[in-house]
Amino acid sequence: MREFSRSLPMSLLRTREAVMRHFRPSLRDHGLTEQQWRILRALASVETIEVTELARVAFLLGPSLSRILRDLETRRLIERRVVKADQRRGLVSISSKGLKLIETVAPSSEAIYAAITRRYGARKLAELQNMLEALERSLSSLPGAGNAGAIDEPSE
Amino acid sequence: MREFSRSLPMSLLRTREAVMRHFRPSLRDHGLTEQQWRILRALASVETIEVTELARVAFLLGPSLSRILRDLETRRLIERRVVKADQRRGLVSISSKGLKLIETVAPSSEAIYAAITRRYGARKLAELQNMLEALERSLSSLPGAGNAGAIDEPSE
DNA sequence: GAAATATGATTAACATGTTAAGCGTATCAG
DNA sequence: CTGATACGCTTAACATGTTAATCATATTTC
Repeated sequence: MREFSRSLPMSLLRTREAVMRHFRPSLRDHGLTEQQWRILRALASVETIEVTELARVAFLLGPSLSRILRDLETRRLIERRVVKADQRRGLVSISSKGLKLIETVAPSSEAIYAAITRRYGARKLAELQNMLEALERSLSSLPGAGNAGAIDEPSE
Repeated sequence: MREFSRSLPMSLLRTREAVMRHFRPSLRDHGLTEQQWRILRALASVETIEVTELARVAFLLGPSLSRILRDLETRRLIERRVVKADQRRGLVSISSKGLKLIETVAPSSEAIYAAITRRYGARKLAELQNMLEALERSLSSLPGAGNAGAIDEPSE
């Protein structure tokens, strides 16, 4: 079998971890996890956004997002209301306190990103991202969710 | 600030998830999580291995590994003993039951990997992995965080 | 060789990932 | 209008990620 340390999932995991290792300390100093930061950044780029759409943009599953929004709301970093026309839907927006936090964290975050880009090369970085995007697209058109050999799902 | 859905960490996360989406169902059918599978595969390639080294190879943090080993041992998929010369160290090895499980899962896993490779292109996939590895190396020499062991950390 | 320190592994505590179930609201069928 | 169904979000339950603390064993220092 394939030398597993060279498998694609492991390569992607290790590389992502190598990148995040540089960002986490700064976020941590400001009391934010990686996911909380993703949410705040996503919110900063829109007026308001529905919960489901936010989950898609910040690439979080519903349950994780629910928990994190609860926490961010408690900390007054975000604000929520329901859609009047459809009471099931929730609208989320960033608070001014949240915006201030972003402005505080952004400089060091940008500096880290710039350092990484310089070190690896802007050209190569762009090329790498293109290849990642292409791979993502390739996979989205693969059948099933990996049920190789499976014919039909036994009811459970 | 950077359109955050195009940030490098997000790209790596999305791509990895796109890949894993295809593997998880098959693993799940065999009662394994992704991390448990990583451990079993790592164990299958050696006679025995120390816990710390296993953590490095399977790319898991100590606490996660401890919990998973406890579970895998309960399920008789692995075996453990301590190093006589240094009672602090633990040695882990895969059991025959664990080997059988691997042989059961491997075919569908290999099939999925082959499908991904065909779809994206073997050449491009190798190139992508080279670029990921290069990025990883670039980052390991960046100051600030991550080069644990490079210099030495002031005592805290 | 006893006290201090370091090391390997586990446990603790909290946040997130993951799947399933639950709850309220909306829509649809009759 | 009402029962059935679908939808949006949350909660539940369990596994893992992450950092700090703990425990036992080794090593060092005096």
